[in-house]
Amino acid sequence: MQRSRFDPDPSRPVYVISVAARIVAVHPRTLRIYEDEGLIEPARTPTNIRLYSDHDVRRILWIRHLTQDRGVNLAGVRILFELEERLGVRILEALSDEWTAGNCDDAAAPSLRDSMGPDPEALTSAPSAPSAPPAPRPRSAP
Amino acid sequence: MQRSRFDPDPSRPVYVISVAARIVAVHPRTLRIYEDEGLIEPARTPTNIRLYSDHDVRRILWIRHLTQDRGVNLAGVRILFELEERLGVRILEALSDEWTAGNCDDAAAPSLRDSMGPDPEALTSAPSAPSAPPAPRPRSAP
DNA sequence: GACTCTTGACAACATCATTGTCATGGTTCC
DNA sequence: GGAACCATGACAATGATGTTGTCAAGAGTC
Repeated sequence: MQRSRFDPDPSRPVYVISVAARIVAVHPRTLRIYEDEGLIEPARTPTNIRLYSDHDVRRILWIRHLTQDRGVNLAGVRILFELEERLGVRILEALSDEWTAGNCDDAAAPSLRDSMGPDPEALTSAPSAPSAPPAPRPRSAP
Repeated sequence: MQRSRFDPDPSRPVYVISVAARIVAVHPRTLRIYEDEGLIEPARTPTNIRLYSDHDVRRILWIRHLTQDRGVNLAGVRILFELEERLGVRILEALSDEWTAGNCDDAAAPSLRDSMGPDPEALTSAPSAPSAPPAPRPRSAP
């Protein structure tokens, strides 16, 4: 899938939380919860403003696909990210194969490690997840 | 981990649902729900009585660990089993490493593919999951 | 024949995911 | 410079999930 045609560096943090929320179609409150759960780790400006990169956006798209389309809860998403990091293989690519089979005509399923900008065309096809997810924070005890 | 010292064949279905439930410390109602969700597929006698094997028991131990200790819901467990089958690698072994680090002194973490009987000693250490999980059934739409 | 098994069904309770809202204070940008 | 947006912590509503409990009716087992 093509990279964003505006900014070729997918790790550069450029989006504030309201923009990132619109791109991935979730509520800003939800993005803060994902961060509290250790699933994402957006950059911060010197004045503590969150800035999301294309990597972050792809990661959030995966979270959204897994939770909304596959019904996985956030603990399950965390383990999938852990496995991707620990095994060093494209485990979620196997899932994206299923995505492409069921959701779009794009035969070449992107890997979680591939870069891909939040281009509108790209956003409606299979998400790819960035590499090196942050270490998940332990979930608060009930 | 040693196999069960009573029955060396871990795929032989021998336990009725009440026995399997006692072995894995979950309710028989819960085992029926796991089956409805496509996570397990115990054998049936000619008179339709469920019979669970050691493979089934190990698989259920994994489900219990993932849901109770890691907080993963059943959709997430299903995806982990799918990945294990599709990638053909011991992905949950990476999780059992974490288990052994936090839960018991057994340094050699068993693989999901290893056989292991429901020996009481074995049951209190890291569970291993059987190979070739059944095809998961689609979850009923909300 | 008492107990356990099967099916389908309904329900209670705790937890989770997402969204909404509030208050207070700081930052950005038009 | 002030409107809009950002940050934090906090509480709450709604729908969904996981586990357990129970019921009814019928079949099988020991």
